[in-house]
Amino acid sequence: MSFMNFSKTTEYAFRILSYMAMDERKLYISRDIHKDLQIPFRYLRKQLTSLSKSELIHSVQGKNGGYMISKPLENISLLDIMDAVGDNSLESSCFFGFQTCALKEKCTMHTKWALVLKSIKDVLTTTSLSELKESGPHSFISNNNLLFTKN
Amino acid sequence: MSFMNFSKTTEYAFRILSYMAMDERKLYISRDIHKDLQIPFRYLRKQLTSLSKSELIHSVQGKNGGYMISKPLENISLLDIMDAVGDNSLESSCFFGFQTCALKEKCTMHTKWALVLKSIKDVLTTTSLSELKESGPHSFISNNNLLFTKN
DNA sequence: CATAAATGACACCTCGGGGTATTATTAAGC
DNA sequence: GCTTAATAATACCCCGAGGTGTCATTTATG
Ligand code: SF4
Ligand code: SF4
Repeated sequence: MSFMNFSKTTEYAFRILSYMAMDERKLYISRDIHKDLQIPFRYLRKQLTSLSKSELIHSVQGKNGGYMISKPLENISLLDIMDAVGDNSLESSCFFGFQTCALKEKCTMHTKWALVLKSIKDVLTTTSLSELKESGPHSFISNNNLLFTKN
Repeated sequence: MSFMNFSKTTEYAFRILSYMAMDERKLYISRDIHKDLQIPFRYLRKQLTSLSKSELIHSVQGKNGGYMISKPLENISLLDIMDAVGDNSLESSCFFGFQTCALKEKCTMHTKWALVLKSIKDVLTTTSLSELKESGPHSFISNNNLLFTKN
């Protein structure tokens, strides 16, 4: 009985990217990301290979391999991250969940909700990884991961 | 790959209540609501009996029975409707989906996202059924239900 | 070239939101 | 009081997001 939050996958992507933004030229390995971000290991692996097919990060295979951010941090917005995982849930849609609506004059919620979505989208487009870099959750996680629920 | 929208159950509740707001003293029967709102019949029935255990609507059993709104329209906000279906997804929570966070100084998204949630919540608390009454989706649906996707 | 340390591919499982089927109960009205 | 038209209760089913298990592939390094 809930859901007006992001999907786990999207949340995880936010964590991963903001974590890797700590050092944009470092090659991160999945094991470390897992330890610090509390994402189930194999699911994280799956998501990392999936993400490395996007423009945001790329992978290096073989020994000493890992993942690295591909673009300047200021060019990666939170919305870009949502795009990368195929989350398009911010596309404006009917507040009531109708697929089809032929109301000539739109109902009250139509404009109200469009505005809400736009404001959310604005926040997510204007927030880039460079902005998160200093204040991101990593700063806490990396040296205090014991405090998180161990799943 | 999505989900920043409401759950089906919440959307349905929005539809149902804004529909019943058309005439606040009319006793609506599930069959008619189903016809007009394109909600799967048996699921609608389940949700109606569930809703009638809330403060928002009550049911009348037996022949000629049905459902009616219980409170003045201006006293029912969209957030009240979410409450009625147990959707508390607007409770402010960690943007990154962490259950525990001991950051002394909160990260950038913490405040940003709290503001977003607050603005959403504001819209939903200040919008009451009385405001939706005239412009609600019903005004279209009730006489144009052919235009909706069948099923 | 053998080994180890990393990612990639692929098949499978789980669980809860959403949806269905059936039977019981209530009450109007002839 | 029998029938009929409504809701109530209960149990079950389905599917996809999220999560797991196993094996294959790539590459550094001695
Ligand atoms: S006008 Fe109202 S019912 Fe129609 S699509 Fe917009 S929000 Fe939905
Ligand atoms: S400070 Fe950041 S990481 Fe911590 S709870 Fe708030 S949003 Fe989440």
